Amino acid sequence: MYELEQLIQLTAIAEKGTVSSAAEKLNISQPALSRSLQKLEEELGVKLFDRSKNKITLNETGELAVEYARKIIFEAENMTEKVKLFDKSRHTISVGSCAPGPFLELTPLLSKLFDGISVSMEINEENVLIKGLFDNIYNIIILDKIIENEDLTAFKLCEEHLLLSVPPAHPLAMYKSVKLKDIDGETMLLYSHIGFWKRIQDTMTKTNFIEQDNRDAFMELVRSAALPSFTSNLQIKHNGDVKNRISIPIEDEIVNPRFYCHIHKKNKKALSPLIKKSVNLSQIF
Amino acid sequence: MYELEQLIQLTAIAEKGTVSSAAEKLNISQPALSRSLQKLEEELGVKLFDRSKNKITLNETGELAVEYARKIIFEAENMTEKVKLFDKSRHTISVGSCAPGPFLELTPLLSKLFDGISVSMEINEENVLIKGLFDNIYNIIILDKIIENEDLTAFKLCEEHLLLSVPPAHPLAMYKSVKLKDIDGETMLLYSHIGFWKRIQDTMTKTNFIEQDNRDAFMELVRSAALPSFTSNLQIKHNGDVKNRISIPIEDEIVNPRFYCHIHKKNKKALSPLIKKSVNLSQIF
DNA sequence: CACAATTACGAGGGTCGTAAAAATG
DNA sequence: CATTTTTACGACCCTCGTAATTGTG
Repeated sequence: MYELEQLIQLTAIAEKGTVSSAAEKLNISQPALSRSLQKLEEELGVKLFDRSKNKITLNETGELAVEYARKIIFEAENMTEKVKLFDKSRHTISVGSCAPGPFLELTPLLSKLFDGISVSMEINEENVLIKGLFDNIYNIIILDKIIENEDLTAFKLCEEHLLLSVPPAHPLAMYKSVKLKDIDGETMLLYSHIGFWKRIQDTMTKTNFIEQDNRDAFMELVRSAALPSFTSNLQIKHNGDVKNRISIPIEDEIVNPRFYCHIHKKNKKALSPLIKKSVNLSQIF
Repeated sequence: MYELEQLIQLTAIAEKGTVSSAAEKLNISQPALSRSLQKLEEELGVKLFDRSKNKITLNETGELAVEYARKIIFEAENMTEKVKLFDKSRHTISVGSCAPGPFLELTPLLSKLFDGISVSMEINEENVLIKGLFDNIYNIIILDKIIENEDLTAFKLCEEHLLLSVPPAHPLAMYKSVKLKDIDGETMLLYSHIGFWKRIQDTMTKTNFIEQDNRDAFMELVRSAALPSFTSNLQIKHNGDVKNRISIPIEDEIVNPRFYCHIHKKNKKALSPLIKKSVNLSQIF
């Protein structure tokens, strides 16, 4: 049987027209290519070229062979691509969430529980997440509620408590807790990629939010500006306190959500270590 | 890029289940196959097998790769087949005729005029021949008439004259010529594969034909039996006289046909040597 | 202990590149 | 005379098979 490399050489000749230029393109010597093509003809038992002493051109049979060769090479490249893609999907857990906070909990958990697995994360809207879960685009989705569905399994991952973050000199700094309506009307710093937390802007209509979509830039602003901002128990747990900022609980139920993982029942077995661990953690909290 | 041989090895593993048995099937050693598969994995950058110390089994990615590999191997085999077939068709002239006689004229002519070309011959009915010519199943068809069609070119190939062949002792042996009706009522030897000559049986309804479909057996019968049979000028010209048989012309126009080659106009150029030669021959005859 | 897979290693074949030859416009 | 293809030839790489190793049922 001839080999793929020979088919590639054949198509190179078809493209370049001469053995020499094709050889150059293929980074081999002219004689090497000449011989290789002769061998292909020999293996097929068919003449593919019209040969005069210092010129070769594809004959009709050669033209046909080139067509087939292109197809086969395409199929081979397609195989490589699809196999790699499939392999990657086998080694990554794709997580979708309605908010960034739960990622802080889940990512280290997954890395610890599933060795050699990489995690891909995405924030999206609830309906997109649910559809993505059924379409196998996500292996896990995280919502602030439980979706009842016979094909799904849900379990509690964590709670997040939004905190008001202010400099010590700020008038609100001495409060033990606040309500959203108490702080509405301020000028606040707000990080953009916060998923469903965005709806807080609908509640705090009088507040002037200064948005920043770069995380590092946002943190820099928080450190240097005297303006209030939001943080949460999860942020502090995983990224630590910010110096010279005081965090004050916010009482409203809407900013103290519980997050639930949802998975397909068919993935229950594969993800069982996660479920077990999460249930344990929920009991501790 | 991996090579086709490696894909064949992969499918062999999928079929046989173990490296050893697959290696045996492929007529290579176990270590050679083992290494070759490792190399395939390396080139794909993907694990295809679950390996325990003395066992390897295809994993899901491997299963997928096998699917693709089978497809690619099939495509490659298909390419070989189709290219060979096409090449063969490029080097054979396919001739259809309503009778066998003209082949005796045409075959040596084609062999002489077209170097390296082989000739395939087939006897068939007129309407099948005409359809076959338009469908490119035949490059040349031979009929006992001229078909007028703007896409076709016709030229005379030869004439055939049916002769009565009898032993010298036969009552008809002294005749200079005969008519079909004079000889109707005899018992005659008849070779089966004679194309349109078969219609002679409709004219000679009183004759008892002893048919023989093996050419050698028929000739043996002619030599050894005292029964009359048919021959023709073309038979005698190319195969020589049969000893101890006398050939007598038959006057009826129906058994002295002229044969005309018909070709597609698009093939006129390629077949021009034949046309030229035939026209010359016609003038001689 | 038979059987399976992998590793080690030396031999051999095949393919490569350089050089040379032959031909063409 | 530059360009192109093919042949000749020696070097080297790569793959093969044998043998040894490790592990399993």
